[in-house]
Amino acid sequence: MANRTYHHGGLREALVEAGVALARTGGPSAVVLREAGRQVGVSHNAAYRHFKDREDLLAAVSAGCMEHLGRLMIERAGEVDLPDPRDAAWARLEAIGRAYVDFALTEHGWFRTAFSGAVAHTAEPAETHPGPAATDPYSLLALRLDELVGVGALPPERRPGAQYAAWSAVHGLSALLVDGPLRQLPAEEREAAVASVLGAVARGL
Amino acid sequence: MANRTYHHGGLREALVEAGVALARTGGPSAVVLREAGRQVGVSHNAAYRHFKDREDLLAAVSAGCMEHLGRLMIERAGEVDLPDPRDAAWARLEAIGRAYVDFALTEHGWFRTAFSGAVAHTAEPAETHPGPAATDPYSLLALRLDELVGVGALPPERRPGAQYAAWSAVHGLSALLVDGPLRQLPAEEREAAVASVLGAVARGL
DNA sequence: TGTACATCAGTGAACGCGCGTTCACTGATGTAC
DNA sequence: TGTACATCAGTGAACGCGCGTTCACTGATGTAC
Repeated sequence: MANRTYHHGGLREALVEAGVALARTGGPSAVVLREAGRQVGVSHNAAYRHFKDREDLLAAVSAGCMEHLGRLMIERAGEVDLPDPRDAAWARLEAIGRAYVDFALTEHGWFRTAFSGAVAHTAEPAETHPGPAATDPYSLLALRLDELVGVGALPPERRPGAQYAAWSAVHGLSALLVDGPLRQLPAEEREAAVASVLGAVARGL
Repeated sequence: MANRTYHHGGLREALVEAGVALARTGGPSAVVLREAGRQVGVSHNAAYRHFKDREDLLAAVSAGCMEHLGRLMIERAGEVDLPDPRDAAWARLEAIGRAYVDFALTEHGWFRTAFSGAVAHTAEPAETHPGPAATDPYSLLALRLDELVGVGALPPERRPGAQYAAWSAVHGLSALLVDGPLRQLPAEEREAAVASVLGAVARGL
Protein backbone atom coordinates (compact mmCIF):
# COMPACT_ATOMS: atom_id res chain seq x y z
CA MET A 1 0.00 0.00 0.00
CA ALA A 2 2.56 2.42 1.18
CA ASN A 3 3.64 5.65 -0.08
CA ARG A 4 2.69 8.80 -1.91
CA THR A 5 5.72 8.23 -4.04
CA TYR A 6 6.16 7.92 -7.75
CA HIS A 7 5.74 4.21 -7.49
CA HIS A 8 2.34 3.37 -6.16
CA GLY A 9 3.18 0.06 -4.56
CA GLY A 10 -0.15 -1.67 -5.02
CA LEU A 11 -1.53 -0.20 -8.18
CA ARG A 12 -2.89 -3.38 -9.63
CA GLU A 13 -5.05 -4.13 -6.62
CA ALA A 14 -6.08 -0.49 -6.37
CA LEU A 15 -7.23 -0.45 -9.99
CA VAL A 16 -9.22 -3.61 -9.56
CA GLU A 17 -10.83 -2.19 -6.47
CA ALA A 18 -11.71 1.00 -8.32
CA GLY A 19 -13.09 -1.09 -11.15
CA VAL A 20 -15.23 -3.07 -8.75
CA ALA A 21 -16.62 0.17 -7.35
CA LEU A 22 -17.43 1.38 -10.86
CA ALA A 23 -19.06 -1.93 -11.70
CA ARG A 24 -21.22 -1.73 -8.63
CA THR A 25 -23.09 1.29 -9.93
CA GLY A 26 -22.84 0.92 -13.64
CA GLY A 27 -22.20 -2.70 -14.49
CA PRO A 28 -19.48 -3.96 -16.81
CA SER A 29 -19.64 -1.06 -19.23
CA ALA A 30 -18.81 1.33 -16.41
CA VAL A 31 -15.46 -0.35 -15.93
CA VAL A 32 -13.46 2.20 -17.86
CA LEU A 33 -9.68 2.23 -17.89
CA ARG A 34 -9.30 5.97 -17.73
CA GLU A 35 -11.82 6.35 -14.96
CA ALA A 36 -10.22 3.65 -12.85
CA GLY A 37 -6.92 5.47 -13.21
CA ARG A 38 -8.54 8.75 -12.28
CA GLN A 39 -10.05 7.27 -9.12
CA VAL A 40 -6.71 5.96 -8.01
CA GLY A 41 -4.99 9.22 -8.86
CA VAL A 42 -2.72 7.84 -11.51
CA SER A 43 -2.32 8.72 -15.14
CA HIS A 44 -4.78 7.23 -17.60
CA ASN A 45 -2.38 4.78 -19.09
CA ALA A 46 -0.57 3.57 -16.01
CA ALA A 47 -2.93 0.62 -16.01
CA TYR A 48 -1.06 -0.79 -18.99
CA ARG A 49 1.80 -1.73 -16.70
CA HIS A 50 -0.50 -4.21 -14.97
CA PHE A 51 -3.12 -5.18 -17.53
CA LYS A 52 -2.80 -6.11 -21.15
CA ASP A 53 -5.84 -4.07 -22.11
CA ARG A 54 -9.26 -3.09 -20.88
CA GLU A 55 -10.61 -6.60 -21.23
CA ASP A 56 -7.87 -7.87 -19.01
CA LEU A 57 -8.81 -5.39 -16.30
CA LEU A 58 -12.47 -6.25 -16.72
CA ALA A 59 -11.72 -9.93 -16.21
CA ALA A 60 -10.03 -9.14 -12.90
CA VAL A 61 -12.90 -6.91 -11.85
CA SER A 62 -15.36 -9.59 -12.84
CA ALA A 63 -13.56 -12.05 -10.61
CA GLY A 64 -13.81 -9.56 -7.78
CA CYS A 65 -17.56 -9.30 -8.23
CA MET A 66 -17.89 -13.05 -8.31
CA GLU A 67 -16.01 -13.15 -5.06
CA HIS A 68 -18.53 -10.82 -3.46
CA LEU A 69 -21.29 -13.17 -4.54
CA GLY A 70 -19.48 -16.16 -3.14
CA ARG A 71 -18.92 -14.44 0.16
CA LEU A 72 -22.60 -13.67 0.57
CA MET A 73 -23.45 -17.28 -0.16
CA ILE A 74 -20.95 -18.48 2.44
CA GLU A 75 -22.25 -16.03 4.98
CA ARG A 76 -25.85 -17.08 4.50
CA ALA A 77 -25.05 -20.75 4.59
CA GLY A 78 -23.23 -20.14 7.85
CA GLU A 79 -26.33 -18.68 9.44
CA VAL A 80 -28.25 -21.92 9.16
CA ASP A 81 -28.48 -23.58 12.53
CA LEU A 82 -30.66 -26.67 12.63
CA PRO A 83 -30.18 -29.77 14.75
CA ASP A 84 -31.09 -32.37 12.16
CA PRO A 85 -28.25 -32.73 9.63
CA ARG A 86 -30.64 -33.38 6.76
CA ASP A 87 -32.77 -30.38 7.53
CA ALA A 88 -29.62 -28.34 7.87
CA ALA A 89 -28.28 -29.52 4.56
CA TRP A 90 -31.49 -28.64 2.75
CA ALA A 91 -31.65 -25.32 4.51
CA ARG A 92 -28.11 -24.50 3.50
CA LEU A 93 -28.87 -25.30 -0.12
CA GLU A 94 -31.83 -23.00 0.00
CA ALA A 95 -29.79 -20.35 1.78
CA ILE A 96 -27.17 -20.17 -0.94
CA GLY A 97 -29.89 -20.08 -3.59
CA ARG A 98 -31.58 -17.19 -1.87
CA ALA A 99 -28.27 -15.46 -1.40
CA TYR A 100 -27.66 -15.75 -5.13
CA VAL A 101 -30.99 -14.17 -6.03
CA ASP A 102 -30.71 -11.51 -3.35
CA PHE A 103 -27.28 -10.60 -4.57
CA ALA A 104 -28.56 -10.25 -8.12
CA LEU A 105 -31.40 -8.03 -6.97
CA THR A 106 -29.52 -5.79 -4.59
CA GLU A 107 -26.28 -5.65 -6.56
CA HIS A 108 -27.34 -5.44 -10.20
CA GLY A 109 -24.04 -4.06 -11.32
CA TRP A 110 -21.89 -6.59 -9.56
CA PHE A 111 -24.06 -9.45 -10.68
CA ARG A 112 -23.95 -8.45 -14.32
CA THR A 113 -20.24 -7.81 -14.15
CA ALA A 114 -19.53 -11.10 -12.45
CA PHE A 115 -20.96 -12.91 -15.44
CA SER A 116 -19.67 -10.64 -18.14
CA GLY A 117 -16.06 -11.60 -18.52
CA ALA A 118 -16.37 -14.70 -16.46
CA VAL A 119 -13.84 -17.44 -16.64
CA ALA A 120 -15.32 -20.57 -18.09
CA HIS A 121 -15.70 -23.66 -15.96
CA THR A 122 -14.60 -26.94 -17.34
CA ALA A 123 -16.73 -30.01 -17.02
CA GLU A 124 -14.82 -31.37 -14.07
CA PRO A 125 -14.19 -29.17 -11.06
CA ALA A 126 -10.55 -28.27 -10.64
CA GLU A 127 -8.76 -30.84 -8.54
CA THR A 128 -9.02 -29.80 -4.94
CA HIS A 129 -5.74 -28.32 -3.92
CA PRO A 130 -5.12 -27.62 -0.27
CA GLY A 131 -5.29 -23.96 0.54
CA PRO A 132 -8.00 -21.40 1.09
CA ALA A 133 -11.46 -22.85 0.54
CA ALA A 134 -13.04 -22.10 -2.82
CA THR A 135 -15.35 -19.11 -2.86
CA ASP A 136 -16.73 -19.39 -6.36
CA PRO A 137 -20.47 -20.05 -6.51
CA TYR A 138 -20.13 -23.20 -8.53
CA SER A 139 -17.89 -24.86 -5.97
CA LEU A 140 -20.10 -23.70 -3.14
CA LEU A 141 -23.09 -25.30 -4.80
CA ALA A 142 -21.18 -28.51 -5.38
CA LEU A 143 -20.24 -28.50 -1.72
CA ARG A 144 -23.87 -28.27 -0.66
CA LEU A 145 -24.97 -31.02 -3.01
CA ASP A 146 -22.20 -33.28 -1.78
CA GLU A 147 -23.31 -32.58 1.74
CA LEU A 148 -26.87 -33.60 0.87
CA VAL A 149 -25.58 -36.91 -0.42
CA GLY A 150 -23.31 -37.25 2.58
CA VAL A 151 -26.09 -36.96 5.12
CA GLY A 152 -28.34 -39.24 3.11
CA ALA A 153 -30.79 -36.56 2.04
CA LEU A 154 -30.12 -37.11 -1.63
CA PRO A 155 -29.65 -40.48 -3.30
CA PRO A 156 -26.16 -40.66 -4.78
CA GLU A 157 -27.52 -41.54 -8.20
CA ARG A 158 -29.22 -38.18 -8.27
CA ARG A 159 -26.02 -36.31 -7.69
CA PRO A 160 -24.59 -36.25 -11.23
CA GLY A 161 -25.97 -33.30 -13.12
CA ALA A 162 -27.74 -31.94 -10.06
CA GLN A 163 -25.52 -28.87 -10.07
CA TYR A 164 -26.76 -27.92 -13.51
CA ALA A 165 -30.39 -28.08 -12.52
CA ALA A 166 -29.97 -26.11 -9.33
CA TRP A 167 -27.66 -23.52 -10.76
CA SER A 168 -29.72 -23.01 -13.90
CA ALA A 169 -32.91 -22.44 -11.99
CA VAL A 170 -31.44 -19.94 -9.60
CA HIS A 171 -29.36 -18.19 -12.21
CA GLY A 172 -32.25 -17.98 -14.64
CA LEU A 173 -34.54 -16.56 -12.01
CA SER A 174 -31.96 -13.95 -11.17
CA ALA A 175 -31.43 -12.99 -14.78
CA LEU A 176 -35.15 -12.74 -15.51
CA LEU A 177 -35.76 -10.65 -12.41
CA VAL A 178 -32.81 -8.34 -12.75
CA ASP A 179 -32.48 -7.69 -16.44
CA GLY A 180 -35.22 -9.62 -18.08
CA PRO A 181 -38.94 -9.67 -18.66
CA LEU A 182 -39.73 -10.24 -15.00
CA ARG A 183 -37.92 -7.13 -13.86
CA GLN A 184 -41.14 -5.26 -13.19
CA LEU A 185 -42.74 -7.92 -11.08
CA PRO A 186 -44.17 -6.41 -7.91
CA ALA A 187 -42.19 -7.31 -4.81
CA GLU A 188 -44.82 -9.62 -3.47
CA GLU A 189 -45.15 -11.64 -6.65
CA ARG A 190 -41.40 -11.65 -6.95
CA GLU A 191 -41.08 -13.26 -3.55
CA ALA A 192 -43.62 -15.88 -4.59
CA ALA A 193 -41.60 -16.59 -7.71
CA VAL A 194 -38.41 -17.04 -5.69
CA ALA A 195 -40.15 -19.41 -3.30
CA SER A 196 -41.66 -21.32 -6.18
CA VAL A 197 -38.32 -21.76 -7.92
CA LEU A 198 -36.47 -22.83 -4.79
CA GLY A 199 -39.24 -25.27 -3.99
CA ALA A 200 -39.14 -26.75 -7.45
CA VAL A 201 -35.37 -27.13 -7.24
CA ALA A 202 -35.62 -29.10 -4.02
CA ARG A 203 -38.37 -31.30 -5.41
CA GLY A 204 -36.55 -31.73 -8.70
CA LEU A 205 -33.45 -33.17 -7.09
CA MET B 1 -42.30 -3.35 -51.13
CA ALA B 2 -42.88 -0.57 -53.53
CA ASN B 3 -40.70 1.78 -55.31
CA ARG B 4 -37.23 3.05 -55.80
CA THR B 5 -38.61 6.47 -55.14
CA TYR B 6 -37.67 9.09 -52.67
CA HIS B 7 -40.17 7.72 -50.24
CA HIS B 8 -39.28 4.22 -49.31
CA GLY B 9 -42.71 2.94 -48.46
CA GLY B 10 -41.78 0.46 -45.77
CA LEU B 11 -38.72 1.92 -44.18
CA ARG B 12 -39.62 1.14 -40.62
CA GLU B 13 -40.03 -2.56 -41.29
CA ALA B 14 -36.93 -2.59 -43.47
CA LEU B 15 -34.84 -1.02 -40.71
CA VAL B 16 -36.08 -3.49 -38.15
CA GLU B 17 -35.30 -6.33 -40.50
CA ALA B 18 -31.81 -4.98 -41.08
CA GLY B 19 -31.38 -4.60 -37.34
CA VAL B 20 -32.45 -8.18 -36.79
CA ALA B 21 -29.88 -9.30 -39.34
CA LEU B 22 -27.19 -7.30 -37.55
CA ALA B 23 -28.25 -8.70 -34.20
CA ARG B 24 -27.99 -12.23 -35.52
CA THR B 25 -24.25 -11.98 -35.98
CA GLY B 26 -23.24 -9.43 -33.41
CA GLY B 27 -25.86 -9.28 -30.72
CA PRO B 28 -27.47 -6.12 -29.39
CA SER B 29 -24.38 -3.94 -29.67
CA ALA B 30 -24.26 -4.63 -33.39
CA VAL B 31 -27.61 -2.96 -33.84
CA VAL B 32 -26.25 0.34 -35.03
CA LEU B 33 -28.45 3.06 -36.45
CA ARG B 34 -26.08 4.13 -39.17
CA GLU B 35 -25.39 0.59 -40.29
CA ALA B 36 -29.06 -0.30 -40.47
CA GLY B 37 -29.58 2.74 -42.67
CA ARG B 38 -26.65 1.73 -44.84
CA GLN B 39 -28.02 -1.76 -45.35
CA VAL B 40 -31.36 -0.42 -46.43
CA GLY B 41 -29.74 2.15 -48.69
CA VAL B 42 -31.00 5.18 -46.89
CA SER B 43 -29.23 8.07 -45.28
CA HIS B 44 -27.88 7.58 -41.79
CA ASN B 45 -30.49 9.67 -40.08
CA ALA B 46 -33.60 8.65 -41.96
CA ALA B 47 -34.30 6.25 -39.11
CA TYR B 48 -35.24 9.21 -36.95
CA ARG B 49 -38.50 9.53 -38.89
CA HIS B 50 -39.55 6.15 -37.49
CA PHE B 51 -37.72 5.74 -34.22
CA LYS B 52 -37.17 8.12 -31.39
CA ASP B 53 -33.57 7.07 -30.97
CA ARG B 54 -31.32 4.07 -31.14
CA GLU B 55 -32.88 2.49 -28.09
CA ASP B 56 -36.27 2.67 -29.72
CA LEU B 57 -34.98 0.81 -32.75
CA LEU B 58 -33.28 -1.73 -30.54
CA ALA B 59 -36.52 -2.42 -28.74
CA ALA B 60 -38.24 -3.20 -32.03
CA VAL B 61 -35.35 -5.40 -33.11
CA SER B 62 -35.44 -7.15 -29.78
CA ALA B 63 -39.10 -7.93 -30.26
CA GLY B 64 -38.28 -9.36 -33.66
CA CYS B 65 -35.68 -11.68 -32.15
CA MET B 66 -38.12 -12.77 -29.48
CA GLU B 67 -40.55 -13.60 -32.23
CA HIS B 68 -38.02 -15.88 -33.86
CA LEU B 69 -37.62 -17.71 -30.57
CA GLY B 70 -41.37 -18.06 -30.18
CA ARG B 71 -41.72 -19.44 -33.66
CA LEU B 72 -39.15 -22.13 -33.05
CA MET B 73 -40.93 -23.14 -29.87
CA ILE B 74 -44.25 -23.37 -31.70
CA GLU B 75 -42.69 -25.38 -34.48
CA ARG B 76 -41.09 -27.87 -32.11
CA ALA B 77 -44.24 -28.26 -30.05
CA GLY B 78 -46.12 -28.96 -33.26
CA GLU B 79 -43.84 -31.87 -34.10
CA VAL B 80 -44.89 -33.83 -31.04
CA ASP B 81 -47.21 -36.63 -32.01
CA LEU B 82 -48.13 -38.99 -29.22
CA PRO B 83 -51.42 -40.81 -28.72
CA ASP B 84 -51.74 -40.37 -24.97
CA PRO B 85 -52.72 -36.77 -24.16
CA ARG B 86 -50.67 -36.71 -20.97
CA ASP B 87 -47.57 -38.03 -22.65
CA ALA B 88 -48.13 -35.52 -25.41
CA ALA B 89 -48.51 -32.64 -22.97
CA TRP B 90 -45.29 -33.52 -21.19
CA ALA B 91 -43.51 -34.00 -24.48
CA ARG B 92 -44.65 -30.61 -25.69
CA LEU B 93 -43.39 -28.96 -22.53
CA GLU B 94 -40.05 -30.60 -23.02
CA ALA B 95 -40.07 -29.67 -26.69
CA ILE B 96 -40.46 -25.97 -26.04
CA GLY B 97 -37.76 -26.13 -23.37
CA ARG B 98 -35.36 -27.79 -25.75
CA ALA B 99 -36.29 -25.31 -28.45
CA TYR B 100 -35.43 -22.48 -26.07
CA VAL B 101 -32.00 -23.87 -25.29
CA ASP B 102 -31.30 -24.80 -28.89
CA PHE B 103 -32.23 -21.33 -29.99
CA ALA B 104 -29.88 -19.82 -27.45
CA LEU B 105 -27.06 -22.07 -28.59
CA THR B 106 -27.49 -21.76 -32.34
CA GLU B 107 -28.57 -18.13 -32.39
CA HIS B 108 -26.40 -16.44 -29.76
CA GLY B 109 -26.94 -13.00 -31.19
CA TRP B 110 -30.68 -13.24 -31.45
CA PHE B 111 -31.00 -14.74 -28.01
CA ARG B 112 -28.98 -12.02 -26.35
CA THR B 113 -30.77 -9.34 -28.27
CA ALA B 114 -34.18 -10.74 -27.47
CA PHE B 115 -33.48 -10.23 -23.79
CA SER B 116 -31.60 -6.98 -24.03
CA GLY B 117 -34.29 -4.40 -24.53
CA ALA B 118 -37.09 -6.73 -23.69
CA VAL B 119 -40.47 -5.45 -22.74
CA ALA B 120 -41.29 -6.32 -19.16
CA HIS B 121 -44.05 -8.75 -18.37
CA THR B 122 -46.52 -7.83 -15.72
CA ALA B 123 -47.55 -10.30 -13.08
CA GLU B 124 -50.77 -11.27 -14.81
CA PRO B 125 -50.75 -12.28 -18.44
CA ALA B 126 -52.50 -9.76 -20.68
CA GLU B 127 -56.17 -10.54 -20.99
CA THR B 128 -56.64 -12.87 -23.91
CA HIS B 129 -57.92 -10.83 -26.78
CA PRO B 130 -59.18 -12.63 -29.84
CA GLY B 131 -56.75 -12.33 -32.70
CA PRO B 132 -53.52 -14.00 -33.75
CA ALA B 133 -52.26 -16.43 -31.16
CA ALA B 134 -49.52 -15.15 -28.89
CA THR B 135 -45.99 -16.04 -29.97
CA ASP B 136 -44.06 -14.78 -26.97
CA PRO B 137 -42.24 -17.49 -25.04
CA TYR B 138 -43.92 -16.67 -21.78
CA SER B 139 -47.41 -17.19 -23.19
CA LEU B 140 -46.34 -20.34 -24.95
CA LEU B 141 -45.06 -21.75 -21.69
CA ALA B 142 -48.26 -20.79 -19.91
CA LEU B 143 -50.20 -22.56 -22.64
CA ARG B 144 -48.25 -25.77 -22.12
CA LEU B 145 -48.69 -25.66 -18.35
CA ASP B 146 -52.41 -25.05 -18.69
CA GLU B 147 -52.57 -28.00 -21.01
CA LEU B 148 -50.85 -30.19 -18.44
CA VAL B 149 -53.47 -29.23 -15.90
CA GLY B 150 -56.21 -29.68 -18.49
CA VAL B 151 -55.29 -33.28 -19.27
CA GLY B 152 -54.82 -34.09 -15.61
CA ALA B 153 -51.07 -34.49 -15.77
CA LEU B 154 -50.46 -31.71 -13.29
CA PRO B 155 -52.50 -31.10 -10.12
CA PRO B 156 -54.13 -27.68 -10.39
CA GLU B 157 -52.67 -26.58 -7.07
CA ARG B 158 -49.23 -26.96 -8.60
CA ARG B 159 -50.03 -24.60 -11.42
CA PRO B 160 -49.51 -21.22 -9.73
CA GLY B 161 -45.87 -20.22 -9.94
CA ALA B 162 -45.01 -23.18 -12.14
CA GLN B 163 -44.14 -20.86 -15.01
CA TYR B 164 -41.42 -19.24 -12.93
CA ALA B 165 -39.76 -22.51 -12.10
CA ALA B 166 -39.84 -23.84 -15.63
CA TRP B 167 -38.81 -20.62 -17.28
CA SER B 168 -36.03 -19.89 -14.81
CA ALA B 169 -34.46 -23.29 -15.22
CA VAL B 170 -34.47 -23.21 -18.99
CA HIS B 171 -33.45 -19.58 -19.24
CA GLY B 172 -30.68 -19.98 -16.71
CA LEU B 173 -29.30 -23.00 -18.47
CA SER B 174 -29.32 -21.08 -21.74
CA ALA B 175 -27.58 -18.09 -20.21
CA LEU B 176 -24.92 -20.19 -18.52
CA LEU B 177 -24.23 -22.18 -21.67
CA VAL B 178 -24.22 -19.30 -24.10
CA ASP B 179 -22.56 -16.47 -22.27
CA GLY B 180 -21.68 -17.78 -18.89
CA PRO B 181 -19.28 -20.05 -17.08
CA LEU B 182 -20.61 -23.17 -18.79
CA ARG B 183 -19.90 -21.90 -22.26
CA GLN B 184 -16.92 -24.18 -22.72
CA LEU B 185 -18.65 -27.35 -21.71
CA PRO B 186 -17.94 -30.10 -24.22
CA ALA B 187 -20.94 -30.96 -26.39
CA GLU B 188 -21.51 -34.27 -24.73
CA GLU B 189 -21.53 -32.89 -21.22
CA ARG B 190 -23.68 -30.03 -22.41
CA GLU B 191 -26.29 -32.43 -23.68
CA ALA B 192 -26.25 -34.19 -20.31
CA ALA B 193 -26.78 -30.86 -18.59
CA VAL B 194 -29.75 -30.05 -20.79
CA ALA B 195 -31.31 -33.43 -20.12
CA SER B 196 -30.65 -33.05 -16.43
CA VAL B 197 -32.30 -29.65 -16.25
CA LEU B 198 -35.35 -30.67 -18.29
CA GLY B 199 -35.74 -33.76 -16.14
CA ALA B 200 -35.53 -31.74 -12.96
CA VAL B 201 -38.12 -29.30 -14.26
CA ALA B 202 -40.59 -32.08 -14.96
CA ARG B 203 -39.98 -33.65 -11.55
CA GLY B 204 -40.13 -30.32 -9.82
CA LEU B 205 -43.62 -29.52 -11.11
C1' DT C 1 -59.28 18.62 -63.37
C1' DG C 2 -56.11 22.06 -61.54
C1' DT C 3 -53.96 24.65 -58.13
C1' DA C 4 -52.21 26.07 -53.28
C1' DC C 5 -50.64 24.58 -49.39
C1' DA C 6 -49.65 21.65 -45.24
C1' DT C 7 -47.42 17.76 -43.99
C1' DC C 8 -44.61 13.87 -44.29
C1' DA C 9 -40.23 11.33 -45.26
C1' DG C 10 -36.22 11.68 -46.81
C1' DT C 11 -30.99 14.21 -47.44
C1' DG C 12 -26.12 15.97 -46.32
C1' DA C 13 -23.09 18.38 -43.44
C1' DA C 14 -21.48 18.94 -39.00
C1' DC C 15 -20.58 18.28 -33.95
C1' DG C 16 -19.03 16.37 -29.81
C1' DC C 17 -18.08 12.55 -27.41
C1' DG C 18 -14.94 9.97 -24.34
C1' DC C 19 -12.80 6.27 -24.97
C1' DG C 20 -8.80 2.74 -25.83
C1' DT C 21 -4.36 2.61 -27.24
C1' DT C 22 0.42 3.92 -28.62
C1' DC C 23 4.59 6.66 -28.37
C1' DA C 24 8.71 8.47 -26.51
C1' DC C 25 9.83 9.93 -22.16
C1' DT C 26 11.50 10.09 -17.03
C1' DG C 27 11.71 9.11 -12.12
C1' DA C 28 12.47 5.29 -8.84
C1' DT C 29 14.35 0.90 -7.53
C1' DG C 30 17.44 -3.17 -7.31
C1' DT C 31 21.81 -5.33 -8.07
C1' DA C 32 26.80 -6.43 -9.43
C1' DC C 33 31.21 -5.13 -8.54
C1' DT D 1 29.95 2.08 1.23
C1' DG D 2 29.83 3.90 -3.39
C1' DT D 3 29.11 3.81 -8.18
C1' DA D 4 27.23 2.13 -12.92
C1' DC D 5 23.78 0.28 -15.05
C1' DA D 6 19.56 -2.47 -16.17
C1' DT D 7 14.96 -2.66 -15.29
C1' DC D 8 10.61 -1.42 -13.63
C1' DA D 9 6.54 1.71 -13.04
C1' DG D 10 4.96 5.67 -13.82
C1' DT D 11 3.96 10.37 -17.10
C1' DG D 12 1.91 13.49 -20.84
C1' DA D 13 0.77 14.32 -25.48
C1' DA D 14 -1.47 12.64 -29.34
C1' DC D 15 -4.36 9.74 -32.52
C1' DG D 16 -8.22 7.66 -34.55
C1' DC D 17 -12.43 5.83 -33.92
C1' DG D 18 -17.33 5.43 -35.43
C1' DC D 19 -20.96 6.47 -33.38
C1' DG D 20 -25.54 9.04 -31.97
C1' DT D 21 -27.69 13.10 -32.64
C1' DT D 22 -29.05 17.73 -34.38
C1' DC D 23 -29.65 21.20 -37.93
C1' DA D 24 -31.52 23.34 -41.87
C1' DC D 25 -32.82 21.63 -46.07
C1' DT D 26 -35.64 19.46 -50.13
C1' DG D 27 -38.42 16.15 -52.66
C1' DA D 28 -42.87 13.62 -52.52
C1' DT D 29 -47.55 13.07 -51.13
C1' DG D 30 -52.37 14.14 -49.68
C1' DT D 31 -56.14 17.22 -49.38
C1' DA D 32 -59.35 21.41 -49.66
C1' DC D 33 -61.44 24.29 -52.73
